[in-house]
Amino acid sequence: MKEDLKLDTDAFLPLRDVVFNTLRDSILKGELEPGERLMEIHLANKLGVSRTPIREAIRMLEQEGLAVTIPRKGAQVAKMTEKDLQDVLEIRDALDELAVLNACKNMTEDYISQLRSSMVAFKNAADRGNVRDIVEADEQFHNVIYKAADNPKLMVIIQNLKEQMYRYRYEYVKDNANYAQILQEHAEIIAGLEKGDGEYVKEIMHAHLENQVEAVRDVIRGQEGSAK
Amino acid sequence: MKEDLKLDTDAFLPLRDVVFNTLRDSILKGELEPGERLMEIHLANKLGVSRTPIREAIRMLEQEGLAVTIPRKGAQVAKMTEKDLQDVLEIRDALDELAVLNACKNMTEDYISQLRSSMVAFKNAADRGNVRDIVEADEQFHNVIYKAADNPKLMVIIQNLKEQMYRYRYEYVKDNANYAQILQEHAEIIAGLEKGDGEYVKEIMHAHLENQVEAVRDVIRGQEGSAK
DNA sequence: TAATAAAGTATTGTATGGAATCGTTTTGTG
DNA sequence: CACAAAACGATTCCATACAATACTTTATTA
Repeated sequence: MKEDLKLDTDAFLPLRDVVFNTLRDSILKGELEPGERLMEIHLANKLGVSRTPIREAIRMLEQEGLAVTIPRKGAQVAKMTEKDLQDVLEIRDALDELAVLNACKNMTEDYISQLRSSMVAFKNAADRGNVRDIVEADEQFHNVIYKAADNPKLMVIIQNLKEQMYRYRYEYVKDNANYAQILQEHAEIIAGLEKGDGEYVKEIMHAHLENQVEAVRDVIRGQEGSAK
Repeated sequence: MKEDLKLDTDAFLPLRDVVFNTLRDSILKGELEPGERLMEIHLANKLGVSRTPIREAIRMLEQEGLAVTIPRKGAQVAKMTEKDLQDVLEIRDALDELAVLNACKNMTEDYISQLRSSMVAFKNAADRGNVRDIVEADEQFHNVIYKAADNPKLMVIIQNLKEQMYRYRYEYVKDNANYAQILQEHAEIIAGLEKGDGEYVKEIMHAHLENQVEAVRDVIRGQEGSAK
């Protein structure tokens, strides 16, 4: 385990939530590695709290799919095979189609301009070559669409699916040295949304995700080949 | 609250899991009503356990979307508006499309025969007019498809979505006095799966769900009209 | 020596007590 | 009487102690 987890004792949130957020972030960042055991006393000491909130946080991680627990043997960070990843991506594809179709129906001037500014942010970040900002801007773009889809449950599910492939979020922009294509696709999506052409926008979205799928797949392949 | 929740202390499962299952079932059956508070000591006494496993079970229900908790004010059974229901159905529609398309790719003789026997069970139940068995058989039919889709994560999500509309599961067969249509659609789905005609089977599936949507919608409308 | 039993340690599971917080009722004051 | 303040009760939240279980190491026996 990568030393010092620290609570960003943000708040007046219940400790369990703070612990939950902390552990989730650690898992997503890879500080807690897949397969690593989540031992209560250990974590409790590291975070300076008792076992109780740790246990509750673990129950939450469990339901989120980020941890797996075997009764009386404890929890560990969930592992993911390539098949798992592919399954997740498949679902995301289906749900992103739904999201963009709904977004298309609900499109407003305001959303369009939000999408445009996300594109600008993307372009700026790409010009500066700042991968972190690029990913951020891309997320923002898609989040506008999710919001426009006006289906909170859908948003939660997609968010959760994204979480499960969070580790690979940089890879697909890293590999796509030319961001031109992504930008192009974003532009096309906006155009489609403006025209209200669901079918068109749906197709673009599929193609758009397909790139990501490819990139992630390559990374995994590499990992599974090298790692034991 | 409808008196005596009882633990079906099935097992050597951790108490939290037994409690979780018990509470979930109670919520799904409507014994714990939407909006009803889930108070720790209260439940602990009723189930004859301490507060600890209750709390952990509540954290799990929370992540499942069956309970909502406000920090320091406790948890309550999640309420659902018509909009929520519609959102859920929309997602199910998208995911059932994915499931049936994948099932189509993976179809085998064995699955086909499982589907056929589910249909027979459905027909028998329908002839006897046993609503409970009808629903059971219908579930079985669709579960075969989910299994054939070979995507465990998809299955979990769909299962969760179904949970959220569990209360209404009887309504749509109750309303559809003529089960002939359902049977007809099931038959068409099987035919499509045998031919491996994804597009066709996809369309049937959408239509098939649409009936359910209508029935559920009617029920909700009635409720929201009457109830406060 | 190999296999098995026994003892000891580490870790999870459950119960319980005390502190903090939220609501409600009661009291006090203009 | 109206309204603020204070006291009380209920409930969540967290910590901790004890019990049960799983794992590891040591000891015992064939």
